[in-house]
Amino acid sequence: MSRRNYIFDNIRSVFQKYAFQPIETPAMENLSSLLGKYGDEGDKLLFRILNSGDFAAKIDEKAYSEKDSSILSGLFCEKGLRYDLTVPFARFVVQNRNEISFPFKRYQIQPVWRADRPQRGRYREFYQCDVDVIGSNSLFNELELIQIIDEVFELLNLKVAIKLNNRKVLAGIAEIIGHPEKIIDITVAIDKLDKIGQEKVNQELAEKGLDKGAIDKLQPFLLMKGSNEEKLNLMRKHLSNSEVGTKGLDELQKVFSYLNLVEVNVPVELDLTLARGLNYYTGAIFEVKSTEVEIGSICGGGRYDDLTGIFGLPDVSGVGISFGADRIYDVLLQLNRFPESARISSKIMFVNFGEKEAEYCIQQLAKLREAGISSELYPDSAKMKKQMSYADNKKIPFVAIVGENEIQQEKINLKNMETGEQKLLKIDELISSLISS
RNA sequence: GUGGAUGUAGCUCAGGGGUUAGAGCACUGGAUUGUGGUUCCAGGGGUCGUGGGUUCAAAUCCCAUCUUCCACCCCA
Repeated sequence: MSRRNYIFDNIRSVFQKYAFQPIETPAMENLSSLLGKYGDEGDKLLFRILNSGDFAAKIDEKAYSEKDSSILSGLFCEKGLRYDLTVPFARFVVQNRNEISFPFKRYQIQPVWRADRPQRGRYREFYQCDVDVIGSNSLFNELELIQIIDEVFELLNLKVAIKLNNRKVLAGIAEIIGHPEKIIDITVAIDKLDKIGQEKVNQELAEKGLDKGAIDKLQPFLLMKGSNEEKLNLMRKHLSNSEVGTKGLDELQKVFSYLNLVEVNVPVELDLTLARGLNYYTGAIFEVKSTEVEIGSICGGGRYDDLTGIFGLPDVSGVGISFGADRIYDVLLQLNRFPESARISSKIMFVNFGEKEAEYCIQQLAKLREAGISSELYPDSAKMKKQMSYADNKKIPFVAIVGENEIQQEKINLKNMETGEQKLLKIDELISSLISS
């Protein structure tokens, strides 16, 4: 838990530095708010909550006899657990539109749930740390998100790479090859390029009903190599007949030109095969991967032009990213990058010799805590050996041994657990020595 | 949703129809009545995931069920 807080604290500190406001929303949402936002797969992965009361009585025999799960679950369940933080946030924004002044910058650190089969790097419940700006079209927001990613992973001491793409460019590609309606199938397939290879991607596209001509036209996009600038220039030519594609390229170019104004250490790569599964993205899309551990993406996001529209507030554009705290945890653990300080432990422990001695220690303890020193008294008068082992296991660097003799002299026997060295000190000497050590 | 594993001591795992189920680590006590990490000695702890079946006999074989894990799909 203290390790998880280490992640949250670092992320939160960056969010606050960039002036985002914290909010929280309930774990439950109406299913109608959730369904259809995450694609067909996403709908299947929603946890549904059984209605209270005698829900079965209201179902007619016909619905039962047809045994259609999707219809029945709609009758049994009206609520579900949130699948991400972005959609509930959009709902929140619409409901509180009168209290919010736009553009609204918020962050949110809460768990989300997916009814998936858990496996490595994939959990049924996991924490997301979202930052979003809603009510602003400026690509300056995209830049800030990249800066946030850069700072967070620098604080966490992790090497990552940011991949950037734009849904409009993908739409442009779909348009140019003559299948704008197949954009989702196309993006899902090409997203797998570096995983399954060119051939299998083409095979999958053919299965989705793309003709050979269209697949051939797609190949130059899949194979495109070079620097970000080279790719952009090449794309300009390929997409010159697509209005939306050209718009996407303009946006990408703008973000890259903003990036030149500031110092960002994380590499930002234009990746035309980056698609991301969520349906609601319309502009920039981001994905962050660890370059040290193979675990899928540890942060991702993008721009959504009309997420609030479905809740009754049209024409409000937002952009945001989400850090996957649990995957970041796995990466830190695997690389052994959690600092010692992420384990909260006291600096000094008082040995408990019995009621009388403990009473004296309680008073000294109060003085240490007053001075801001994290300290504790072993609560029971257990055997010395047990108390020392406890301090040792918890890696407490100092132990105070205060028995009858010490109390008489009004001193404290301070033992350095690393060197084994002991010295008798007065309480203020003890405090100053602990502060300076 | 599809396919494959797994479940034995607090933890990591061995065993594989036949007396009393094992190891390492952890824990407790002692060598050391106020001194941890190393060492040595001793000890406690298990309805062998749950329910059923086969058998003279089941932790072991069979069936079902649940858990956890892995791959696919998809994703943070």
